[in-house]
Amino acid sequence: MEEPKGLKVIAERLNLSESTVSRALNDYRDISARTKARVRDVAEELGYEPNTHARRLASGKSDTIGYVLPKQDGQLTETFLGELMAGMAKTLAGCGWDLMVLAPQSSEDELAIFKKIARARHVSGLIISRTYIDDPRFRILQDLKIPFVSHGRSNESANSAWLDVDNELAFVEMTSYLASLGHRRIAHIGGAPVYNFARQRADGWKRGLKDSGLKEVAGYAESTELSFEGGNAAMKRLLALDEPPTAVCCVSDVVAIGAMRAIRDAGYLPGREISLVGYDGLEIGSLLDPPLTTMSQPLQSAGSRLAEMLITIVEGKSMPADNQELFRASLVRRGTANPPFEGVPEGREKHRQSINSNVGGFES
Amino acid sequence: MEEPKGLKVIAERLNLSESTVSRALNDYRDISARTKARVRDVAEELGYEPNTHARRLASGKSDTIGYVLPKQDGQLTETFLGELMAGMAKTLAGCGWDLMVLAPQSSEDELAIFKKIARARHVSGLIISRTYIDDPRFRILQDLKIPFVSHGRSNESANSAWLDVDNELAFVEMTSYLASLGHRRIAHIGGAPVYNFARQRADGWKRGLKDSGLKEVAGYAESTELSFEGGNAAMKRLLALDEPPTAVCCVSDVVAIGAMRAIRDAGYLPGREISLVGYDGLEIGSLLDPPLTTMSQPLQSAGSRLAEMLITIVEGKSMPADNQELFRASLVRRGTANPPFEGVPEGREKHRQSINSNVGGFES
DNA sequence: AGTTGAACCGAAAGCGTTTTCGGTTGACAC
DNA sequence: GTGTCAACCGAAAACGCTTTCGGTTCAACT
Repeated sequence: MEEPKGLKVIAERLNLSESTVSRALNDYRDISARTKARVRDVAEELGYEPNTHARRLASGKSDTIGYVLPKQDGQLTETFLGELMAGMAKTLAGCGWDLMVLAPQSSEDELAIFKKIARARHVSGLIISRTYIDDPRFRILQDLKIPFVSHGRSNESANSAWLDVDNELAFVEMTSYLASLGHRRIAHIGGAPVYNFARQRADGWKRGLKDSGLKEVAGYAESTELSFEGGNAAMKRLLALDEPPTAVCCVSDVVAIGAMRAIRDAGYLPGREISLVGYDGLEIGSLLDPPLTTMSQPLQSAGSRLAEMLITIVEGKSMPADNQELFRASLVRRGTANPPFEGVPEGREKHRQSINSNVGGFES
Repeated sequence: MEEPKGLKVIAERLNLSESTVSRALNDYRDISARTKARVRDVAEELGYEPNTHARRLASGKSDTIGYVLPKQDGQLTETFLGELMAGMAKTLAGCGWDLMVLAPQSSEDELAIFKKIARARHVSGLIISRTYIDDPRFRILQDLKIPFVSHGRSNESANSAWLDVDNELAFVEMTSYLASLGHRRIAHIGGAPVYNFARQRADGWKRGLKDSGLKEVAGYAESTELSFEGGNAAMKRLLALDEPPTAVCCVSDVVAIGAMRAIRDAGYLPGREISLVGYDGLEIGSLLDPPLTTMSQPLQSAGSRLAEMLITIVEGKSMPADNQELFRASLVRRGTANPPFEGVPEGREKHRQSINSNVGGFES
């Protein structure tokens, strides 16, 4: 019962050499079509599956790319991880590649992992995410000659491969949309200025103001951490201004939800006295009352594309710098962005019907 | 400059054979301590990193385990994925193992992946999740002799390895807690009865009732899909009963949030006229008004433990059936579970102060 | 008839480890 | 001085595939 597995059996069975069988299966062109067919049939019949390790050792390729999980500052409860990784794994599997997960615990740990990969080469490329404005990883990976593509740009990403959402454009659109509704006092609650996307979004807001002929009011550029509390606190500061904004562009849905709270606490209704738009397209947003207007970004397709790009780079079919792609976020109109409110503030009183509500309209 | 990397160089440099170097690095005991030290020093100095593929080919081990992503019914927006995988990757990395992600697109696809692994053996064990009451994968993996551990039990998991949360106990506690607050009419909104955890939770609710000397009222056992809309619809049905419950145990936070909406729509305040408890410990729950009382489960540690278990099984150090572990969920008291309301229903009117509120108390 | 050149296939050398199996020492006892 | 037993280490055979380099065959041109 100790059948010797491998190319050998199928070679013996066809009176061919192992090398011929190997080339037949790999579709070399110096093997006749007939032979290829015969080999494939027998391989199929025997349920042959090549030994990954042997193949990789011999070929010198690893057919594996690694995804570097964001370093854990606090809970790693990103909702996008699943979608993104599913997208990657799917297209990688389509090409016979594997997806490996790297979970660095710290920056030093991350560096150690990179160095190890640089030497062992058991992972032929990396996908990194959550990029900083000044992100040392770009330099490091280039120095180590590890092919990579980043999900998000950076100051250092000029000649490296990346896929990003056009955050700036998204916020231009967001701001212009609010302006088109009639708002003239539009503020922004941004994220920590180390993240590149935070800067892009702030820039977009500024450009959007300009495009609409509005000017940035002093105190309207808030910045906070990406949390409910952060959004809440920032909104409170905005409300304390002499002339509070009538609309707010929020760096994320979570921040926007925090801001909604502050708005309510001040006696206003989000989407009436003060409009606001979030970013991320979180499903939960559709369940609030009023449901949160937001910008949603593609994730599955981003993961998929990231994988594709990296493969072509690893295989030397394209240069990193030729793989730079900008996706677009799209506005999801729900209930928190409306024309400026002209009436007497109703304060605390409940405003029942959801304006512009969608399916999940939900009040908690 | 074409230095031949590998064991060879370090062997030559020490006038040793490659085999000795290999055994020295792997801490064989027939190598003198002095030699080991010398080898290690040189290896360190040269920045030697063994070739993974060669090692795996020669040793016949793969040092890799795979995590099977839940099949995508709809959006893969599980918040737990990140934490769970981080937990796995972390402990795996500690042992020098790799974590590979598998993303089956369908059941057939999943089966194909399993079969491939069974033959190629490039992944030596699997972690599966989202188990069904009758889950064919248990049988399949056993037949294919692929070591695995499941995150969640099943009818088929009697002699396989698993790690689960004691869902039943969690719901017993949840129910008893509500009963201890004085509730006597406690309903349950459960999940689709194909999922094992849904059954366990329903069972826990029933047992909790019994333990508290309560009986199950007709119509109090609702079942729905795991979504806001599902919870909303189920709660509406409960409210339409002649004697609606005064408290509800919800299979998940998402469902609970949907139920809260229905409660409000009916003119009541969640946590006052009708108490309810969710499950999952989602952060978002703490931001609602009133903040959602819930049960939270450990995730990082679960991922970590799953990995540990699988490693010992793969290495033959323990039998699958000896690796069955039950984690406990813990009650997170926030604002939606309170003693039964005795006053006149206030209907639509706002009830300002968050009862039993926590930091994140939040009204959206 | 001789030359050329596709078209096919086999032999064999890796790829960089691990691991088995002996072989050589030197110490220690008889 | 012979035998014995540890303690160390080297030779060499895997591991299962890829890939280079020739070699053969046979049709098609000179």
